[in-house]
Amino acid sequence: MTDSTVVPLQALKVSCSNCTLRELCLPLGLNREEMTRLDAVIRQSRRLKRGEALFRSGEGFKSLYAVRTGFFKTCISSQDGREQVTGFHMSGELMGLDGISANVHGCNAVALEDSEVCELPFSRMQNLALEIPSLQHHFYRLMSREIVRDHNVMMLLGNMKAEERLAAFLINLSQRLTVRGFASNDFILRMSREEIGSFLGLKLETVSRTLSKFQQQGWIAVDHKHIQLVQPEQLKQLVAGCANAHPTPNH
Amino acid sequence: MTDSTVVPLQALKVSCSNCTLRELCLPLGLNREEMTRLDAVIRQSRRLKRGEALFRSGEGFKSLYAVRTGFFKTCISSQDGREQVTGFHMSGELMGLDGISANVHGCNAVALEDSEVCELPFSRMQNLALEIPSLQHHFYRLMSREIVRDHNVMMLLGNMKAEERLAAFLINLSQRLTVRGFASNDFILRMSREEIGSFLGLKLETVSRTLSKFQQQGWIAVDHKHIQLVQPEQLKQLVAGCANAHPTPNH
DNA sequence: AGTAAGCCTTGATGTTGGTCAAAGCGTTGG
DNA sequence: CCAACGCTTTGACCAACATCAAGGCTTACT
Repeated sequence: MTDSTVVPLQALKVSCSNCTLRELCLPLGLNREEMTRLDAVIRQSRRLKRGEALFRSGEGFKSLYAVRTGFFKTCISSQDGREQVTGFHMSGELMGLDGISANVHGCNAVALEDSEVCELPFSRMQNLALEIPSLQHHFYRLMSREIVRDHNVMMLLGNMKAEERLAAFLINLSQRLTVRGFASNDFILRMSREEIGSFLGLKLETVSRTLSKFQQQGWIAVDHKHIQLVQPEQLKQLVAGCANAHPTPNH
Repeated sequence: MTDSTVVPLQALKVSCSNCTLRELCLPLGLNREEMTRLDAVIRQSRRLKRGEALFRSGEGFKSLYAVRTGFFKTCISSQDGREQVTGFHMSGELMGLDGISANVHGCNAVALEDSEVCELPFSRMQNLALEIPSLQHHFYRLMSREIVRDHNVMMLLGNMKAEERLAAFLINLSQRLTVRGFASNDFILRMSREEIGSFLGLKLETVSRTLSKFQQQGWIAVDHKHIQLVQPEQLKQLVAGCANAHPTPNH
């Protein structure tokens, strides 16, 4: 609409210290000086269009990325072209942790809507972490949380039935939206049925059919990508049995 | 056989600096002083009997553990008792990384044969990591490697057929044995068919049937837990198509 | 605004792997 | 050394999900 040069400078100069996502992505209890040093390292606001890749598997690893606004999927693909979505990522979530091990990105990260990310140059973050113990600890915690999440996905893929998987998926989305202050029972899916299926180890037809089934039972209302959870308790009940017996609190 | 008090002291005093697993579990290029400090923090040799748990989901998290000798499984269980094996672990491999995020262990770690582990008290390791940059980096790399491994398991569970899963499993075991200097085509499975199945998202009968099928084709020889890979190339070929298109080198 | 492409839904049919059952073999512990 | 238990194998049958196919709807591009 307007040329970017006329956007007030203030709007561009978003720093970690005043970012609304602070408690989602940064360690708590940094003092002013530490915050300033962090601000100096993190590059704000790289923008991506829907469909654009933030990084691709095999590319050199330089930085982690935090979602600022928008929505991403990460996925890996096999030699013969099968794709596995390894995660969906919304504001405050970090992507690229799998690139550290070999200094090469291990997955593709693709924006599912127009999005904005913060770039965290990893080697500079590492140096900072040596001097700010809570930052070091914070990164260990973040990586550990990703491992916990992955193990729960294994449980989902290894043990759960189609209905359980989809219910778990919807409840999970709903909870993450709640944390971010969005409506938890009324949302737009940013991904296609095929991408949901890839993540859940199902075919797109099964995803579609299962959504229809939930709708018939009056548990949800489906209008294409617009989903309403009418009876979320029913979904939760469906997931209750197969959920981790020792769920890890998120913080 | 003999009482432990008569074992020569030398045999008990194994330190990281002279451990044969050094290049599997420690960062390279530590100087003598750094090594000494590491030795001071890592507690050697806790022994476990077959079937014994090293830690359990929900217990307070204090330490990471490195397998010294033996073999472990890690698993999580759901409220209604379904179990998902999240990994098998052999010498030089680290367990417990999922406990960092919430200060509580996120899985059970169980010895599948008589085993020995080194204990790495995490908070002391963290402090050490602040002073030894390569140690800090090493831990980031280890955790990242676990994430990469988990993503590959997702691909396995989400996209691969029973035969592909089992072939991938056998090839993976074989490769890890090779690295450790063991025979790569002739080994004893330490886990049951059911545990293999749990890891691969299959039922034990399917595991058994698929092993039989491989044997009929002359690719492997199965004698209960004793497995020989007669034509490992065939197994590799089966896995080739569904393997990660951008495999991450292990180091 | 019109049109093509992509996405979603639904139905009919097929296949893989799960379930149930029984028997053999090994191992362990008394 | 024997008995009991657990693990494995194999067969018969079944269910869940995949595959194939067609039609409708939405979106995006010109």
